[in-house]
Amino acid sequence: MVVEKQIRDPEQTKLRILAAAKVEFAQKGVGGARVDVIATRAKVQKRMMYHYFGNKESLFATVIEVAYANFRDAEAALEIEKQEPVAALEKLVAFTWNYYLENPELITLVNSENLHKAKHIKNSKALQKLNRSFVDRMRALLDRGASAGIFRKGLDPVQVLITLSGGGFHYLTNHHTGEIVYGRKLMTPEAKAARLQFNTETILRLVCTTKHLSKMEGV
Amino acid sequence: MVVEKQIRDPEQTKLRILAAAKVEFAQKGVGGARVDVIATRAKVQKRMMYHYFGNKESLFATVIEVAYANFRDAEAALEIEKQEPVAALEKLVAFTWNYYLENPELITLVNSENLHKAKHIKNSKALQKLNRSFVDRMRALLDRGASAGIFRKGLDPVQVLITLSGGGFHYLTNHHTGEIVYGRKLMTPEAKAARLQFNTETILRLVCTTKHLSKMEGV
DNA sequence: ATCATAAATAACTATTTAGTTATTTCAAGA
DNA sequence: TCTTGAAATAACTAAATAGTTATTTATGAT
Repeated sequence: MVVEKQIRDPEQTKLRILAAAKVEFAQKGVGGARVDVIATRAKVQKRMMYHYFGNKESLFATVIEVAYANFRDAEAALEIEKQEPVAALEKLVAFTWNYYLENPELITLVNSENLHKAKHIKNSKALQKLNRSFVDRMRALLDRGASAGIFRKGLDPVQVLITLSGGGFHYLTNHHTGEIVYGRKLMTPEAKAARLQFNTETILRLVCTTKHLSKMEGV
Repeated sequence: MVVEKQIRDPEQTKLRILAAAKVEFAQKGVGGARVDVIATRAKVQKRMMYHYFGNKESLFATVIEVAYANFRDAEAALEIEKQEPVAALEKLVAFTWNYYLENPELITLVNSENLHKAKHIKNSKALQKLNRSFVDRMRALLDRGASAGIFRKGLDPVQVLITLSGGGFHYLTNHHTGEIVYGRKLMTPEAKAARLQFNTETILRLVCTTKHLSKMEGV
């Protein structure tokens, strides 16, 4: 019998477990996910998962924390503060939408975390810090737009952010039931393009002064 | 040993199973829900669940179908077609929001169903019919508003409905992670009132013509 | 070279869990 | 009153599942 030489690479092993876990948790939820499936997919002994992550719940906690952190990092890299207000807002709406589309696991992971009342990320200082600056960036953008007379004054950045992300998140996370409820395909390229446009329009009409809206014919 | 006299009431038994299942599925998802827990909570022999509903998945299918049907029935009972357009829209936004608040299971059940790619309701003719008229009511409302010169022309009723429901659904379903992300309580009475107002405003600014918006100072 | 430590492998187990088999009991209609 | 089918009870099981125990093996520091 030929015995393969054992190769050791703890970092790679951890990454493979995390990648497999992300997919499994996203597909089945915390309750439905199977530790054995994760190990098999990661091509790793199940024991290694317990070695590096403790247990199934802690593994999930790490998966969701990494997923969130990646998302915020990508958003911060946009540097919307360097663009004029309307362009910055359009860019942020499009980025958020596209990120959800390109990282479909994020949405179902977040849903799972909410089913568990966010207990896995509740004490993460790292995430709290990341998110703080995320809200601050929107506040700064709204202030900048208001000073320029383009945006309405006194808008709550948190409300705007929730509506902005919700326009994409809600559409995507519920697209399976949505297709039945609305009797229409929602994930064709045309449907996706239409949704992005509609959501951009929604946010601009929400944020811009009526005076400025009247000027923008197309919208 | 005292043996209670067996009481038979198939309708009540089914209802008790459904009620317990709704709570358990909503709390834990399909994968996390436990058949034994449902039976215990329903004060019913587990065997009866299999007798009346076949298996765990079919039970979930019945739960989600009933939940959806109740929601649409309540919405249809609003009779928004009897109100003037702006009032009708405001009423619909408020109704949707309050229904989600008062029926918190609905949201998590819908999320679970989407995790399973809507396979449980995919073939339900009853739901398809209910939902058809739901979209038709919004289309009629938008047409009515456009004819009166209050609403913009050519709005897609499906996009409006998704944004309208999403403004509440997204906020509520993700409020646990949201409180961490946005560093703020989201479920206090004040926060809930603020969200309803913001969402109403969002929908009105989206749907009304800029001309009409300029007239409505408060909004 | 060897030693200590962490990485990886292999086999196992105590519970949990969805679903069954077997039996009893009620209640409505003939 | 008797009969019969459905409703309810009780006890069981095979498979699945998270997590463990025990052992071997690679590798970097001395």
